Amino acid sequence: MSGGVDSAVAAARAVEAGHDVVGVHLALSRMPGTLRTGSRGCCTIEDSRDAWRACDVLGIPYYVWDFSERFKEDVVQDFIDEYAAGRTPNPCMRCNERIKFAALLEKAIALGFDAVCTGHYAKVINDAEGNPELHRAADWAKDQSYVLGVLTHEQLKRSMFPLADTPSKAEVRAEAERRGLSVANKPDSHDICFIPDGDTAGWLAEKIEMTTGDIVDESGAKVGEHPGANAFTVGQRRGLKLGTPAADGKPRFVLEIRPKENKVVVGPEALLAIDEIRGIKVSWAGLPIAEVATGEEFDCYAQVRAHGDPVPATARMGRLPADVGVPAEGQDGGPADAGAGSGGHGSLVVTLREPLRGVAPGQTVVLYQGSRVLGQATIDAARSLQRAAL
RNA sequence: UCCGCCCUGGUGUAAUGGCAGCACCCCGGCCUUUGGAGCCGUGGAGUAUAGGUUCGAGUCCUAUGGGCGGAA
Repeated sequence: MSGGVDSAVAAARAVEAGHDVVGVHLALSRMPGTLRTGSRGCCTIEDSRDAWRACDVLGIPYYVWDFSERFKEDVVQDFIDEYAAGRTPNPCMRCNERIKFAALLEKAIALGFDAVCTGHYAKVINDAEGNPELHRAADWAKDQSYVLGVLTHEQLKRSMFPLADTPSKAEVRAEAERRGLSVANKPDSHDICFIPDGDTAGWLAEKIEMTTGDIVDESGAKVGEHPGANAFTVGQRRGLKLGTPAADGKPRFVLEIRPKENKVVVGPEALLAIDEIRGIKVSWAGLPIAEVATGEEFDCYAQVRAHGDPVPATARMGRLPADVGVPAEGQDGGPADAGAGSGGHGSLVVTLREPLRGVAPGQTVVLYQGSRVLGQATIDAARSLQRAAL
């Protein structure tokens, strides 16, 4: 229990459904002062107290489990390493993958519990054979299935999301109020929990050695300087501090980070449009659909950020690591062709029927069919036909 | 060292002698369990310098400084 409304109501519903429920709060830092405080945090002392109070109201035991070491290694350090490599990680997904539905779940199972129940807005549906499928929550506006896309079949079998069918967050707050939970009106948490003031670039600057370098345009001409390429991300507009406007007077966006050259490439919005994504570290949320094993292409929707814009796409598994990317068409030499190697878990090629923007390596592409989450992959490369045509 | 053109926020540009506007940029807010994006703002910042004409000067005049262009 994070100390927020959602997990408190989820716990309440689990209790009401007749389950034997124990409230667990995760301690993710040994130094709570380094985490966010007040309304912005999700794992502060106050949050811990709020969770405790909720358990008290519900009449269930309350524990604090300390996963600060694993969190530090598996989430925080990974976050730093990814940025250091010029990619843009998604720490919330790493946390779900390695802490909430891994470390926490393992310990729970070892202690004799059957499942982890959270306040995520997502839904598990069991098919005829009892195999779990992950789906979007009823309220698509609050849906969090994206950040749960990393969950595997085994993890989903032991996951419960009681908020699945709730029509809105307002409903959850009202229910919390009715149940006498003091967190009913607590603000939503957001931003990265382990960066106290929300200044990601500033935080990174203390962990990664930053070297000033050039900001160049799509033709390679220098248009500015940056204090360290690692703090930027693809699709970013603000903070470039380019004194001179582009010839067309329109804003410029980060197109690409080149960590080896310590360069940040910027260009007009149009060049941000991505038509093909290559993913690595693929996983399936439940049993994979048939086309995965056969390597056939399948229709789906692709989503590359927690909220908004799933776009129609086709995807297929790369049969061999060498075989991915580079579909037969003429245009070559785009950014997608740089750096070949893929991880050990297969690779995925997603061809977008509508372009997506702000697609950064290190982020996650989640595939859907209707409301169902098929699976996900870490974005290794993104290809823009417009850029390739230059 | 004669003549002509030019100089407006950090940047690029508007303004019949009449409230210095727009865009980029920066800042703040909203949104959001990642990075970003987007939206909102009565937010920030400007007439190269010194004089003059005029009720009133970015605009006209003079000088100075700076930048271009004219095979002495």
